[in-house]
Amino acid sequence: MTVTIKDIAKAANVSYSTVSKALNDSPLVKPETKRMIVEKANELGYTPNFSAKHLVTRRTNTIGLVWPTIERVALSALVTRVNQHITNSGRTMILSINHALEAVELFSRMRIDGILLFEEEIPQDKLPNNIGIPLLSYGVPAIEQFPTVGVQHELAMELAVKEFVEIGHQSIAYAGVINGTGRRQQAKQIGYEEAMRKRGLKSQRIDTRGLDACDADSAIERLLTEPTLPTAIICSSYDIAIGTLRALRRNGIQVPNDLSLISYDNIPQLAEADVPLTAVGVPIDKLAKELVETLLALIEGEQAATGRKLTPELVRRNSTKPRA
Amino acid sequence: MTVTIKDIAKAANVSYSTVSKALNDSPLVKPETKRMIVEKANELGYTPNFSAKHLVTRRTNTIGLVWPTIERVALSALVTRVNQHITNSGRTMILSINHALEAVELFSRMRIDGILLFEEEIPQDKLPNNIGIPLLSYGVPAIEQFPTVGVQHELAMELAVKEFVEIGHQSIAYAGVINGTGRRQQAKQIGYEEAMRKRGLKSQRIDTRGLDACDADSAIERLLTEPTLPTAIICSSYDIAIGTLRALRRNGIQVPNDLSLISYDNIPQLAEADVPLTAVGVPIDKLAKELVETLLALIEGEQAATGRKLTPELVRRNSTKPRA
DNA sequence: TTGAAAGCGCTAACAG
DNA sequence: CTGTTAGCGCTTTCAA
Repeated sequence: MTVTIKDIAKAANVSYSTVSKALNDSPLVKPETKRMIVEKANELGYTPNFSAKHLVTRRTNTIGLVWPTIERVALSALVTRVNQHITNSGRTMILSINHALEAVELFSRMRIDGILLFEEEIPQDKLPNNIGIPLLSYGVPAIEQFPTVGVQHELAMELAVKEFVEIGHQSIAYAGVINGTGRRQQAKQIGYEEAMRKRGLKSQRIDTRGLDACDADSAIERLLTEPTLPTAIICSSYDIAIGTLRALRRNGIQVPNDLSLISYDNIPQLAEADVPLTAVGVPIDKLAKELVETLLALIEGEQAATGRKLTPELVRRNSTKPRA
Repeated sequence: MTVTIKDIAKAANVSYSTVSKALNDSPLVKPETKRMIVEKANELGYTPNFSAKHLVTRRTNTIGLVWPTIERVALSALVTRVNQHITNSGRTMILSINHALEAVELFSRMRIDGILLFEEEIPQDKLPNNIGIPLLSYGVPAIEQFPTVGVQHELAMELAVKEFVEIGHQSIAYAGVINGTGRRQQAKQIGYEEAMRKRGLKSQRIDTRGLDACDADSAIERLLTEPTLPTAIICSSYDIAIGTLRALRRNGIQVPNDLSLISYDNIPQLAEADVPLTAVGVPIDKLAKELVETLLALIEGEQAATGRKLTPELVRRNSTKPRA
């Protein structure tokens, strides 16, 4: 049997409501009594029962993160930051890597304070429409069912294309999942194509068919069988950039001398790639902060701040070079 | 206000205890009534309250995974598998990426059914000794405080050294964290050194000082300033191997022609590296299965099966070559 | 087959 | 300051 406040009450010769107050550091208990009770509690190895407490207070101080795809570097970095921000706010984050539907259902049953949804594949209208607790989605909403913190992906691509054009490139390809179902991916592709179109440039798609570094690697291998190569490539994510870099190097193509690269994402790891990568994206910490703050506001009942789109920034490193 | 079984009871004109039975598909309720109640529940958008249910049944069907370091590929793969096995057993996994102490404390307060601890840095005696729920640790126990599923790391290193020696190598280095605090890392290093010693070979340590691919990358760069190189390297993990491979390639050293590599870990990703990597380790699915099964047994109250150490296997791919 | 009632561990009025 | 008591939402005897 685990020890409850009643056990402590018995051991301390007080009523269990006094124990409750003492353990919650209520000013309604004499410091002396309080000290004595806390001591007894420690002696007995008391651990408060989360469920019982939750049931009566209706507060869990817990936020759930739905994150079905753990094996992606850029998202790992973001999740780590989000966890820090949540911890700093005095709350706790728990995480589910199950399918989004099941994860949301779980958190919803748990009645935790809020849900952060990192998932872009499923249409949001497949989610229960009334989950009872605030849910904030990250990415690109399919429909406006839930509040979303997004990124101006189109602008990110515009920045990348602009940068390349300004240093003389014309033949600029985009490496990523082409015409896929992921909405973040779609937005990037569209942004790229629009940026090219409005400059009268021909878009060139390199379909990686997947989001892992090795998917990009294979895609570049296929590209290299073509007669001509682009002079610049925009990679749709950190992992894609890493795979691209790897394949190019293996084939003796030097970045940035032979070919320039800009990656999407804005995480410190980009600086530590083989060739420090010029990149475009919302700084990860800004993103994490915005996500947490918005969700907390939602939890506090504020309706505001939804549908925001954060502004990406260009960070110049060493993977681009003017076209001679 | 969220809807409770009382609301359903009112809407269905039955007592709320009948609703409870109906929703739990009890045979004590007339099928007709049951159907009617379930229908009302759906109409009202009822979601069972996990805490309330838990409080009375004392079962959560939930297992918590403590996993403070999400940014490591081999562990991600393992976690994904563990989640699958837990799901298959009809339970749910939740995850915390907080510091192990806080995470264990959280899960302990939640009174979930069991804890899986993926953390090797902190001494286990820093953990509360009486957490009230079964905890299974993965790795190398510092002390025998908790049951552990481990790996025969020493044997893994023995296998790797043996393989190299059999194909003619003598100058075999080990790349990993040297004399670090992580117990899994320590065990590998010791295994390597023992395997070398007993063959009268001189051990050569390449200290990566960290566990990321880029740590390995830098370490290899440092190594390359030395006058002579080993002919073979054993890498202590997937990430280390990837970084090693990258640095070698960048410096024009071909694997396996100029230098042979064996990696620790046994995950499918190894086959997809630039050079498919020969590796040694417990197959990840076996590991995941063992972890989940052992924890479930512990939850069922069986004391058995603890302190097990799984046997690693050698998987030959293309990163080794006989020494001429 | 259904309902009434007790109680899981805890907090929060309210009374003393 | 401390104790009494009424629930939080649910399951589970026990009666009807």
